Amino acid sequence: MGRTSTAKDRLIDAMIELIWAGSYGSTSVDHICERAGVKKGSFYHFFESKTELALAAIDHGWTEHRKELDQIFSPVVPPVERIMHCFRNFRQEQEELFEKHGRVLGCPIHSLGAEVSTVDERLRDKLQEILSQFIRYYESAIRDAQAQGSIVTHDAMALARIVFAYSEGLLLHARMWNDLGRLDEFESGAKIILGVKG
Amino acid sequence: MGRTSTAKDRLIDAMIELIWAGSYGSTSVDHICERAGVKKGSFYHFFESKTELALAAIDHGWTEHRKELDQIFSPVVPPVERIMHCFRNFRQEQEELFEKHGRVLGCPIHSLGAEVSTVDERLRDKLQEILSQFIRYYESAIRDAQAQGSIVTHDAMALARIVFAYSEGLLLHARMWNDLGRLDEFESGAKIILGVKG
DNA sequence: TTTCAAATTAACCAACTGGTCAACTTCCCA
DNA sequence: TGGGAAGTTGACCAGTTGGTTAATTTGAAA
Repeated sequence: MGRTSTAKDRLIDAMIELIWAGSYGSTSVDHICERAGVKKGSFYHFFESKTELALAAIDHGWTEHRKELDQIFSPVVPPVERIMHCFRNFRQEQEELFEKHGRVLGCPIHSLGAEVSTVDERLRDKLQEILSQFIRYYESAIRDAQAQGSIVTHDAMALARIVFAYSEGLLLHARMWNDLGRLDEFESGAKIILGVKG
Repeated sequence: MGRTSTAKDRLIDAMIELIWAGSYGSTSVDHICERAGVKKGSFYHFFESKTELALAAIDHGWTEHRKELDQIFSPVVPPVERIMHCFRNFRQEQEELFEKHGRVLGCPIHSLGAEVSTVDERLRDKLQEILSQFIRYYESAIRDAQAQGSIVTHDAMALARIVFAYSEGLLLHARMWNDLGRLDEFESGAKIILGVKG
């Protein structure tokens, strides 16, 4: 069976960190290897290319994040509360990243998507897929909220897209201004969009 | 006085096109020079560095765009109509880019900001400044709309930020999905956010 | 204890990166 | 018309890029 190794995981972790903190273009294979404590030969033993590692890293990050989202958007929780909890979670995550990196990093899927979607179609397809899945959390929460009459009755899909675009825009601004405070208006903004009653 | 040249402008135009169509990281000095039909020596005759050209290109692009915005957001036009007109203008601009590049390119300030804001602080500052200026168009239109009672009466600044974040999110999705259709919901989305009456 | 698949390593590669420079050409203006 | 400021050129640089290779070391399992 040969020997075992954690190098693959270390490479994935390093890739996620470096892309998130910087960008895809600013993240070189050498940087990744250095951060992971892995020699370049080993890199190419585990991954065919830089793109391939990025794909694996995105997959891994999303799989982890989905676990949290599945809890936050549990049908047991009141629907509007799900969305608010999600936003509070965003903020908390960004706070942790800020403590670690000294910077607000925003949403990596979004930032990466803006950068590579016209350049690398395999990455673009993967990011598309993740965003499509993400929006479904909002969609079903919104539908549930509408069913119980606690928000406005527009097309649920349309509302979900607005909330989603809004949250991504806000995260980008927080990144650009390196300002956690920008995330404070998350909940009040969502309430305005959704016309939350009471 | 020496001879004159259009090389500087050609470099700026090439930079804007290449960044918009791809990314900052994917745009090399060699590519820019080739596109502009300028030798590298000339490049560094006109600009101290790649960053400096990017700065000049962003400045130039924004100066041009402001001319349009000043017309669209003229106080003569009914305030809600200003915002709708702005969105229709976005869509039309993206259509033209699509015909030229075969791709929806989205907002270059936004895409560039997502990519470089943790990496190049001079670019980040410039992009911040532009976005700050942009949001003021929405803000004053919203205030005017509120004064004439045609939209909901929330804090104008907060509403402007929501509309702004929303529009940027939508433009990014259009870029990622290479789909002009995503921009169709611009106006209806803005009406939902702003609670447009009638 | 042997075996051999799997992991590691360092040296290597060509192409490309942003940037420099000194020589040369152009052509505006006095 | 000629002087000189401004623009052009191509050769050059050291460092970095993503990626390759063959030899070597390791350790899980038979």
